[in-house]
Amino acid sequence: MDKKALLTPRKTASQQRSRAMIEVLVEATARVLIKEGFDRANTNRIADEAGVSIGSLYQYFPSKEALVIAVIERHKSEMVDVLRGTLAKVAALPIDSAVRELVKTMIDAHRVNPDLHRVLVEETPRAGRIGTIDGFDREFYTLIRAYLELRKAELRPMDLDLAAYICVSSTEALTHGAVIDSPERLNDGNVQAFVNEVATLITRYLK
Amino acid sequence: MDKKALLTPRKTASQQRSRAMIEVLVEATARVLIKEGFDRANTNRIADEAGVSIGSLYQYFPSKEALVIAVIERHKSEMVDVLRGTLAKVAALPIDSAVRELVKTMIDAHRVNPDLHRVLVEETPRAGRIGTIDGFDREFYTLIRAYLELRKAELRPMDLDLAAYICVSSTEALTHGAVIDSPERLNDGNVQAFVNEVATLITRYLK
Amino acid sequence: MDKKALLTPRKTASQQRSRAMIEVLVEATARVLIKEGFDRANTNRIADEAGVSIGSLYQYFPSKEALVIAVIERHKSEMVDVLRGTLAKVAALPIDSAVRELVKTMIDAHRVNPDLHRVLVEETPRAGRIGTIDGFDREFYTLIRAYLELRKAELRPMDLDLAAYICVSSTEALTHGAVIDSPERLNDGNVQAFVNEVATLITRYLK
Amino acid sequence: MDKKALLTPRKTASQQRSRAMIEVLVEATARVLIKEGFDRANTNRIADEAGVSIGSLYQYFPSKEALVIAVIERHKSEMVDVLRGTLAKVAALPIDSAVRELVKTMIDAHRVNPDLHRVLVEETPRAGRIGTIDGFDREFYTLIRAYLELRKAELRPMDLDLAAYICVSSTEALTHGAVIDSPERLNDGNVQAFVNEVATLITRYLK
DNA sequence: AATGAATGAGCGTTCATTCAT
DNA sequence: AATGAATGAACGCTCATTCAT
Repeated sequence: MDKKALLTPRKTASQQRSRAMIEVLVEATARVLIKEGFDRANTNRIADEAGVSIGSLYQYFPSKEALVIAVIERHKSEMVDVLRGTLAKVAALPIDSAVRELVKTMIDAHRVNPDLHRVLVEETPRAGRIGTIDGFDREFYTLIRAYLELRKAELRPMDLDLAAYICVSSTEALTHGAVIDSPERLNDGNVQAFVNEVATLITRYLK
Repeated sequence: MDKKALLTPRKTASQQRSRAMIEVLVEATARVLIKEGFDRANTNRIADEAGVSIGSLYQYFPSKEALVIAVIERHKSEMVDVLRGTLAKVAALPIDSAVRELVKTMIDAHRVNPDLHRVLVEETPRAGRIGTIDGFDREFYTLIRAYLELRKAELRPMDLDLAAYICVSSTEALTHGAVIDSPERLNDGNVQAFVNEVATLITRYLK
Repeated sequence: MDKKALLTPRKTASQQRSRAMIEVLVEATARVLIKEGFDRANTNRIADEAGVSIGSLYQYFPSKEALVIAVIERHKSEMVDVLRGTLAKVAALPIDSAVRELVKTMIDAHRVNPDLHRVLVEETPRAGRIGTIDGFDREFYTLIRAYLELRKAELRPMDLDLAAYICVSSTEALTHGAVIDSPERLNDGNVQAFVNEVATLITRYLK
Repeated sequence: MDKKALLTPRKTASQQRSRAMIEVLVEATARVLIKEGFDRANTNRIADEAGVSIGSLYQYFPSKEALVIAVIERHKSEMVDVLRGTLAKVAALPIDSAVRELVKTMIDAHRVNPDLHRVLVEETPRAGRIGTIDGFDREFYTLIRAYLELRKAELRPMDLDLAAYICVSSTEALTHGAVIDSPERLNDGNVQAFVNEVATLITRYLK
């Protein structure tokens, strides 16, 4: 049997009903992951939480892993949505202000669902990849790469691919760490100092 | 019963024999993690790999989790050892060269056992913390914080705590990503370019 | 988690299927207890004997203990049923004949399933309580207490609670001992002598 | 291998040392049984409690069962000792007072070590037999049988074997129940009432 | 399509017992 | 004789998955 077949939803969400069911199941999985943690999240528990029979669950998702992957994907795209929104607004700004806005947005992205984010990154095997160039950073990277191209004139001469990688990876690491591991860094007055430093890091590097 | 009791080796490694057994078990656990992945690594398999009875395993480690934690600790301290070695040599250097050396060393640290590192970070619940200010970065952070204090005169005025955090987090994210996720970035000629960029990022930020 | 949850059947026997399954499992547990003894009776063996998967067993009973308790309860109620039947008939009789009938019935009650009774009393931890005022005697006690009240006029003046306790405890001990430990006392002609003596013991005490 | 060999102490207690060791182990087993219950009492725990290595334990007792049997035997003989003491004193008394004394003594016997007695009877497989004609009652029975013979003249004509059985079984059941299961029956003023009733039961039966 | 009862491989762990030292 | 490290059979139990209804 095809390994990939075990990791993707079984039906094209062509029908209204299917889509709703998938949504319900992914949502339930996320809730169970948050409430119980990865170890205690089992498919029967998830079917219960979704108010759906275990049989139906397996009609839409071929394995537990597929369910978790769907949660990861959904969470990633929610985070990316936040970023995309800002990038549209920011494209016209000069680097200094653009970077500041993007750093703030990265924080917001991690705040979309920090409880879920923590469970995924800390407890979920293979979902650690979330904050990785293979993970949601891939899309962020593409967006930033395009922005740098656009603003090339303001930058020192550099390998834009590498530069984008460095900006994305370090910003994601720093904002992730602040939101998830050291929330005290983002208390009230601290936010600005933190954002300043990260923005300084990136801006000085680029110019 | 003490929860912590389930996470630490059962016997003090006071005797020659005990220490050897612990070493054998931790080593076997690491090998199984690499060969089989976290999900397929179970205590019976580990005991087999160690050439030891399952009963002996439980005489030294009170749970599977304790075994994995021991592997994590050992791996972390091997990485920290690499860093510490370099830092001693580098303390006397000016920032530019010091940073370059440290970036190179961070790469080396991730190359100590990259297969194990990948399993621990990607598959092992709660070990995601490994590349985190709570994980092995803690020690790296302390070392760097001290270095910055030492070289304060060469730096722009800044909050050294925050600066150390930013240097450590971003350097670890970038070198980790390069070694584990994008090894092509470190092929032959690429290494220097990569090191240059990361060193530039950090150096410009500090000065 | 509720400790009690581990000792009671998991599903209400509301459905036909469930009730059948529970019956099959309790029956199998009793058979295994008799054939193998308590120590060798384990859940996998019981599931085998029941012709049911171990998973199904745990769908209906949350633990081995719960299974054994169910056997005990069923056995107790079978014994009590025997007693209750006789008591209804005997209520109208004067003490002498009533006591004789009850002693005979107590013997019958112990003969309902003496092999199981022996295992439960001799080998099963905490089931020793079976022949105890806390165990099935409780119901017998209630029945007898009511009978004594009814027949108060024929008795010497006495504390009926205490008297009922003494009648029940001693009759149960004597009939249990005879059936389970000294069956030769109940061979053919011996039965009558034995019943006579026990009836004499109780009757003289009461009048 | 001889099954019986697994149930008796390995060495004739010919040497001072051996006897002391056996004593220490039996004592430790009793303490562990009381403190932890039968299920949680394991041989390593017992060796610990005895301050002796597990190897030494197995030098003196061939199995866990042997250890528990030794505890049972010791406990039984302590209870019998109490009875024997009284019987000597009571042999000369007329039935009424003798029975009263013996009932009181039976209570005392159950109070020798009620915690241990409870664990043995309620939790220990096969030790439930303690309060049985095969258990410590056997010796009590012999003593009483002899007493009845001695006092035959005062009794109604009866089968002394059967009578002794009935006296012993019912007295043991009643006193056991009172001490172990319903201690409130023996609170202060209640003791006398209880003793009176049991003595009445037996005396009326015999005369 | 939907249900949920049933399955059973497989896991973590315990503990009576052995045996090299 | 004494030690205690080592053994491994065996057990209770979970949970992803299937399939008859």
